[in-house]
Amino acid sequence: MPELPEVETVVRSLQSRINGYTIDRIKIRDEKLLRDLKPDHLKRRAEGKRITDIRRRGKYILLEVGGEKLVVIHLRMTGKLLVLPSDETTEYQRISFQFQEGEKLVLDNMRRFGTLDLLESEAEEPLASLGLEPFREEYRWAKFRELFETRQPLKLLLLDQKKLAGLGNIYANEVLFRAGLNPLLPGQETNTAEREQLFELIPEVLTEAIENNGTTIDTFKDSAGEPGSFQNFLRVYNREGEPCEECGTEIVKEQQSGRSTYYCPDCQNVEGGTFEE
DNA sequence: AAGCGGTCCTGTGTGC
DNA sequence: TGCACACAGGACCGCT
Repeated sequence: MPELPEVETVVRSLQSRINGYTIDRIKIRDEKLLRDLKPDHLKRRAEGKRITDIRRRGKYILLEVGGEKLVVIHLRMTGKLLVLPSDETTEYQRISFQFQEGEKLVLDNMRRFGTLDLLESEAEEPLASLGLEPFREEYRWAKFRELFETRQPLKLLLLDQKKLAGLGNIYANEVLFRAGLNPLLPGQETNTAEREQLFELIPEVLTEAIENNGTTIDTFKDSAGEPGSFQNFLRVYNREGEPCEECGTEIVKEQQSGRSTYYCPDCQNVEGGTFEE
């Protein structure tokens, strides 16, 4: 479910709703999401503390607690963070934070892939090894162009969080369509112009998606339970067999490393870097 | 050493 | 209708 735009949407909705709230009690229904973290440890370090900031790094949500500790949440495929009245709950509530102010934050996750960690800083794993962050100062052409020095196919390269933080399957497909590049093309076979195209397009597509509050294919909701609308602007993802909006050719779906890749065989040919009329 | 495939979960949609 | 199987926004782990 959530890629950078969806996570950003959740973070923004949390900022306006729970920033400054004080955590009264943490309830853990499913310890699996905590992995090695002991429930008591989490409670001891976070209960009674204020949420002093809410940020995003890649697809991770960072709750700053008491001005220092970070509760780091990853939603994986089906996770949601919902702000609900204290007396409400959801079918897949795994962990909840009850606030003194009278609402609660629910980590809801149907498939139990999500995670919650407690860190001292962003310098710790798993945040430490994340790659370039598209809207940060560090996102520079000099670094970006180097990411392509690999035999990895373009789409897998874009999905690699150690290279670039935030893209998932939907946006990797969409960015490659807009760039007119074949998802199967090895990174090292792209030229400078093509890399430049991607450098520009990635923040552009992500910005559009954020402006639309993300993409809701099935389950994605922000913290108020509102879906996004960028699914209405997808050009290839989830559109197998439909005509390409540029040329009318049927969109193709193909497995790449076990994940679905969608592309227009005509607009995204191996040599082609740009659309032709 | 990079890069691929399997695995973790649970629900939904499809085809027989 | 019922059952089996494929597939789903992600990322870690282990093998080659």
